[in-house]
Amino acid sequence: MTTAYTQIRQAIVEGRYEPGQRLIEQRIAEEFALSRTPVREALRRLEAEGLVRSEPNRGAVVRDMTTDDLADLYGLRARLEAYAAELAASRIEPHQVEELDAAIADFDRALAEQSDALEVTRAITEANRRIHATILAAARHDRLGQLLERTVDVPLSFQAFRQFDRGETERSHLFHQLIRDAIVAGDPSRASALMLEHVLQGRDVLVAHLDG
Amino acid sequence: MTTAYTQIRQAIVEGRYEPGQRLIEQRIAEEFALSRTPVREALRRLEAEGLVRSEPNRGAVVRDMTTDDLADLYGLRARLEAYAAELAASRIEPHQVEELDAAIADFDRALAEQSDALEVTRAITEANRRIHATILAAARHDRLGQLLERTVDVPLSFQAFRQFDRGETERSHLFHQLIRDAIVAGDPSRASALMLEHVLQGRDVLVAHLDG
DNA sequence: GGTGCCACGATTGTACGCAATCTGCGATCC
DNA sequence: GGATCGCAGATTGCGTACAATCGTGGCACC
Repeated sequence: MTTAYTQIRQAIVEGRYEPGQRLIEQRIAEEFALSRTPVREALRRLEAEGLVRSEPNRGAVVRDMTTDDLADLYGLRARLEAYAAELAASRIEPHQVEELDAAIADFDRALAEQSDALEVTRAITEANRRIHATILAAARHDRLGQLLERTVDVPLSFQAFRQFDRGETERSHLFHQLIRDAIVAGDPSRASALMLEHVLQGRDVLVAHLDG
Repeated sequence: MTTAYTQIRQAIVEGRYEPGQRLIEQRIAEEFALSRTPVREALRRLEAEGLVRSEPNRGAVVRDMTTDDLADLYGLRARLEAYAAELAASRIEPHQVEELDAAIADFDRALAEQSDALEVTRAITEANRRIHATILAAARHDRLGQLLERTVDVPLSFQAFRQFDRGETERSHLFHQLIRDAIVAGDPSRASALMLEHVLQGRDVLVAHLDG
């Protein structure tokens, strides 16, 4: 099942299955050389995650999203990450502070590269992921982690084209540092507010790209 | 599938399946006179919702929760509902205001009954549900609605014993009115803050009950 | 020419069987 | 006596067959 789930999910996120497209169990099963059973389970799981919409006796289709939906989704993510930062401020442990600092340092190093080679972009993306993941881990809230994991990369298919703008990346770096300081200082409300703003800025940039 | 899902879920929420208990597909299938297939799908769905935890080749068990987990879950719910109230403040439509007022009036009527008969308690619970559901609908955010639906009644099995305390119920009524006013006045930040406080008070009451 | 109905194809829903995997217990060896 | 290996039972993972359901197209009738 896990293989069917992974592959279907990837196909949706990467845009190989287009929004609105019907996902017929038999066809997908043949495509991945599996039987319908694991495909069905994968589709159910994807439905629960919101990547797919399905009606009884009518099957599943790739859920499509308007720009507004996407903005709302980012709003949701912003609240969830803000809550994570809030919790982290009172729960983070020393080794997680170290990990957070290391990830922020990586981000800084990549930013200093003064190049927009694919490799640099990937390094920035990876450092960014580590920063957010560390804060999430420090929040020590399983269900929140689960929800965020599923919410964060839903808009990935729309982000694929997104270019990293230098000013925007520098601003992100600043916010990461401010959030880190608030968390380490044990100030939940500032950590929360800063994280909210940080994610909402990401939303605005994405929306501007899509509209423009 | 939908029948298996509903029945298993109910059994867990009502506490008939105890936390930590293994959910063996074959046994459940026999219990509900179904085959394993729909049971499997239901278990996967429940896993996605967080009611059940399952490991590869080892099957599913009813997820157990400590008081701390429960408190965290309520914290999460509080943030989600606060976000819903925030959105509702700028999106609510006239007929939804009417519905909200009607639900609040029902709550008031039930509260005035000066009795703690089961019927009254049920009326209060139902009015409360309608109030929150209306605000959620007014937020017009599908995914948020989906998440909340799944988050709200997870602690139900722990709430089963909970008695409605009069002072606490009156306080809830007051908050409902304040939240309603903030939403109708189009003030998102107050609506959000009030809802957050409202749900967190519910959490504190529940936690006090469980610890005491 | 339009509208309603029926039958057929396509697809999902469910059942069941077999293979793969894990768990616990007992026998064997050191 | 304790530890380890192996086997048997239990359980999950997956494949396949059949039943139920839905949408569509054609045909008859108005």
